[in-house]
Amino acid sequence: MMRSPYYDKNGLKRGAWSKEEDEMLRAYVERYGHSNWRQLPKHAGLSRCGKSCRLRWLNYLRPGVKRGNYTQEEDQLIINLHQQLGNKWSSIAKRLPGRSDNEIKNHWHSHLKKLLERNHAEKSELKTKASDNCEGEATKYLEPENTLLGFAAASSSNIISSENSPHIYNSSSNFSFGGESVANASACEIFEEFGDFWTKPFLPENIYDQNNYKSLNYAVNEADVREYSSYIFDNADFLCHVMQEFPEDPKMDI
DNA sequence: AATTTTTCCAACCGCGCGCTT
DNA sequence: CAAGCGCGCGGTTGGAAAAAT
Repeated sequence: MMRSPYYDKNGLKRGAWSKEEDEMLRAYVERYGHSNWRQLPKHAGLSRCGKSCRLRWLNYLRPGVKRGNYTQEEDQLIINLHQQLGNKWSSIAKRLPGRSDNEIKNHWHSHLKKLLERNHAEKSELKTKASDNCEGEATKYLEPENTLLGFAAASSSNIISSENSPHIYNSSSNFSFGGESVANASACEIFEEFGDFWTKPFLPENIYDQNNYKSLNYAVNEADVREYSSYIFDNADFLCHVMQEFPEDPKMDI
């Protein structure tokens, strides 16, 4: 899946790199560094332009460079950072060791963008369904101590506190929803937005298996999750990821 | 099985920034 | 201050491989 090699009018080689070229570039950079990309190909014996050498080194030959096989964690980080930074691929790449800006950009356009578009479509569908029976359903799902969503909403609006409700660890008031704090969103709006995942009963014997339940509670109360506070309401997949991240720490005592 | 279409990644291209002269 | 140069960034393309027809 790459361009066939050819020579341009200046006699410089373009297109796919051969193994021999890779080895020549690698050997040269490892020995002499790359203080001047423009001069480098001449000294390394390569018929390439400096730019091409630089790109090949950064994206392919550089030690520790990762190729493909993105983890769920990496995908999530890219999505979060893209929300914050936009198409600042080099800035995003700095937060993902071993990944180049070019590779992240490709991954975004070929996978993540489509994934997000699908999620949005599904969310709109949920919203439509939920709005049909919102009036009757929303309130009962939002008992603070009974649902994950209720817990989050309560944390945000200080309905409960860790002092008077020690069984619920009130760790954050920073949850957000569509850019606004949950405290400012009506129950009905929240219900429409999140669908039934967030409004399932909070108790383990009802819905979740024991391991997931414990992890879920732990995750909800950790600073790491707060960092993702705006995202946590937008994507249930992310929460599942956090559950996997902290499987050994069932700190909650409900 | 043959052909067409889509996917996706390596590589190219042009622009802008910062440094040097 | 202006011009020249090199580098890095982000958008775009080429084309092989995979999937669909």
